[in-house]
Parts: sequence; C-alpha cells; structure tokens
Amino acid sequence: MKQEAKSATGAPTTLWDRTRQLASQEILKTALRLFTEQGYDETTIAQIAREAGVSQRTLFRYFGTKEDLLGGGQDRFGQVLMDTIGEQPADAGVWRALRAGVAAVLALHDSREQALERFRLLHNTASLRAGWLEKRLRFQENLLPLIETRMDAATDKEGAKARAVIATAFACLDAASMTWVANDGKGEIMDLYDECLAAVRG
Amino acid sequence: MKQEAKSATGAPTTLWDRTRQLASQEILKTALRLFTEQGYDETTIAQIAREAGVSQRTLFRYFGTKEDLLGGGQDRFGQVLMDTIGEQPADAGVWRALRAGVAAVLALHDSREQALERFRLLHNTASLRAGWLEKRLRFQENLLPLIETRMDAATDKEGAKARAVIATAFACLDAASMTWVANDGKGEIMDLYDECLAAVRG
DNA sequence: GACAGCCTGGCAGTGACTGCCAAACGTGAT
DNA sequence: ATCACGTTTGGCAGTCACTGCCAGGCTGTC
Repeated sequence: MKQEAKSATGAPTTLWDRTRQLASQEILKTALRLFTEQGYDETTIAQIAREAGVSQRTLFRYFGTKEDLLGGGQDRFGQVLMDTIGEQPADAGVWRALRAGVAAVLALHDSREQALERFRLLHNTASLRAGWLEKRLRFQENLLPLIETRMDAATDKEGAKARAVIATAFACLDAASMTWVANDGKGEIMDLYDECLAAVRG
Repeated sequence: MKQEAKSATGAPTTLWDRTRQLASQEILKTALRLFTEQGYDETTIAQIAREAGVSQRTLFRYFGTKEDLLGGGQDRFGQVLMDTIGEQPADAGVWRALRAGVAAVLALHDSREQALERFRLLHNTASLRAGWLEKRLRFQENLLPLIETRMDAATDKEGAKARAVIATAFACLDAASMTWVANDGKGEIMDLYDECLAAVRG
C-alpha cells in the first residue's frame, strides 16, 4: 500500500505492476471471448481461469465478481459521469447536464464494435442486467446532490424530483441502447437518446 | 396435472391443496419475519426451512429462489399491471393509462405497514434491488405492445419511444417509493408519483 | 546475499440452487 | 378396508460463485 504507482507516464513501473497488468488483460480478454462464444451463464469461472492460465483464487483477487469481468471499469463510468456533470456550467439546465454526462460515458468505449458486443451481452443476459441495473442505481444516488443543486432545491423535501429526473435520463439511455442493439448498431445512440427524451417530455 | 383446481369458491379443495397452502403461508411468514429481524443477506435458506418446519428441498419447490420469498406474488403484479392498462379507455393517453396501472399495483398490498416493510427491505438490500429491477424490466417489455398502440406507432421504428415512456413511469414510481420509505410512509405514494412525473415532464 | 513484503496457488468451507431416488402420504376405485 | 396410483417429501450428492487461510515463491531493498 505504498502508493508508488505513477499515474500517467509509467516510467517507474515495477515488474509486479507489469505482470499484474498483463495477467489482468489476459483474464479480461479470455473472459470476453468465452462469454461471447458460449454465453455468460454457460461460462464458469473455472474455465476462464484455466484458459487464462491463472488460478481461480487469483482471478477473484483481480476481479471480485464474475460480473466485473464484463465492463472492466464500471467504476470509471461512475467517476466520468460525476466529473462531467460537475463540470457543466451552472446555468445549464439539469437535462443538458445529464445529457453531457451520458455522452461522456458512451464516449468511453474503445470501439463501436466493443460497445455493441457489451450492450448485446448485457441486454440478453438476465443475471448481467440485474447487476448492471443495481450498479447504475448507485450511480444515480451519487448524482443526487449534484443534480439537486441545479434544481429549485428548497421546495423539495427529500429529493424525490431530482431522483425522478436522473432515473428518467437513465431510462432513456436504456431505451436508446436497447433499440441500438436491436438495430445492430445502426445510427447514433445519442440521437436515439434525444428522441426518447423528446417522447417523454412531450 | 389434472387442472382440478376450482378458481374462486374453493369448495372442492383437496387436502393436498390445503396442506400446500398452509405450508406456503408458513414459509412465507417465517421468511418475512427473519428478513426483517436480521436482514435478507444474513438469513440463510437453511434457517428459514428449519424454523418453518420443512426441508430445504421442499422450500425450493414452493419458491424457486430466495428472492421469491419476498413479494410472494410478484408475477401477479405483472398481470394486474397488464390487465389494468389494457382496460383503460382507448382515448386515454399513455400517461393516464400508465398511472392507472401503477395505482392498481400499489393497491395490491395487504396493508400500509406491509407495503412499507417490503419497500424498506427492497431499497436497503442490494441483492434484492437487483432482482426486483430485473423482474420489472420484464414487465416493461411485456407492456411494450400495449403502450405502443396508444402512441403514434407508425413512425416509430423499434419502440424506442414507448420503451422510454414506460421506463420513465417506473422511474417515477421508484423515486416516489424511495422517498416514501425515507419519510417512514408519510403521505401517499401516488401523490409523490404525480410530483415526480410533473418534475420530469416540466 | 539476506531480509522483508507482496503475490500466488491450493484447500477447505459457505450458501444458493438442482437432479435424483426412495419413502410417506392422499386419493379414487374395488 | 384395501389396493394400486399419482403426488409430495426429504435426504444426498453435486455444481457454481465466492471467501478465508496458509504455505511457498518471487520481487524489491539494503
């Protein structure tokens, strides 16, 4: 726990760090391959560990849960979301701020293909969906204070309205990404998002 | 599989049916008690089975999963939702129809206290929340055709807008029930729902 | 080169959940 | 009352995700 890690320019990376990263990538790659090949539920941790060349115990040390093997940096999503929304000008409305956050998160994907593959897996696997929705709820809760300050906070007793607004934004993202996947990645998710939000807000 | 069960007036209920129902209720009662006493995650299936006087195997035959032990008839929720919305007059808008559905589901709870207890458990237990959200997503998907016909369906390629509208309604229900729980059951959920929807739709 | 520290693998255990099988029990006909 | 039949039940073993614990190996430091 000595915090030696140099952030950007990885000059003084120790061998450990490099090995760690290598193993991590290998595990992630193997997992994603097996998931898409045979499905999430049909792939066991034992199999991933075996094919990645590590022990189950080690795999669990890198990724605490099976879900974490998909969407490597889900925690990063939350961070980017918070940061982006926080950086929006104070006079930008809630909807504009939320839109910016959503766009920023979507921009995080490495490639269109990877994003499509992830979303497809996500929307077609019940167990994954559940986990994802849960994690997302936590993001929403973190966002609450940020959004509340952008609304007429005083009259609101317990943040019900702010919660509803945030949840609606995510609901539109959901609808948009689902439709995007159903159309095999045709068009832009953000366009769909805008359409959805327009349909909701009349 | 002889379909002998008489629907309403249970006159010709066999001993089997009665025993079944009794056991089912006993299990459900025990589970709810233990969940509220010591928490969902801290309660094991073994304990519930022991205290309810049945084997684990039997418990799993009655309720397929641990989650099913809470919210005994979650499937019924979906049914009532569909039925109610289907019965709304054709010229009622989507929002009115959805509101009626939400209200009908909320009216299904035995008592205010029970509803509060359930919601509290739900909102405070990550694993439960996940399962609930997942099940709800399936309801939403079932609702799609019903809502789509009430919107200008033709222009919509893949039901993105309908999905967004439905998800938004549930998002408001979420925000409302969360706030309701936070306020220890003060006020009416439907009032909060209306407030939330108003905040979203401007 | 030696000591300290992290990383790894293996092992045993927990908890939800499932398939299988034999025993117990309700049910309808004789 | 009894018998055959179908249902229900409990126990057992097994799978899978996941967690502590411990010994052994490799790395970094002095």
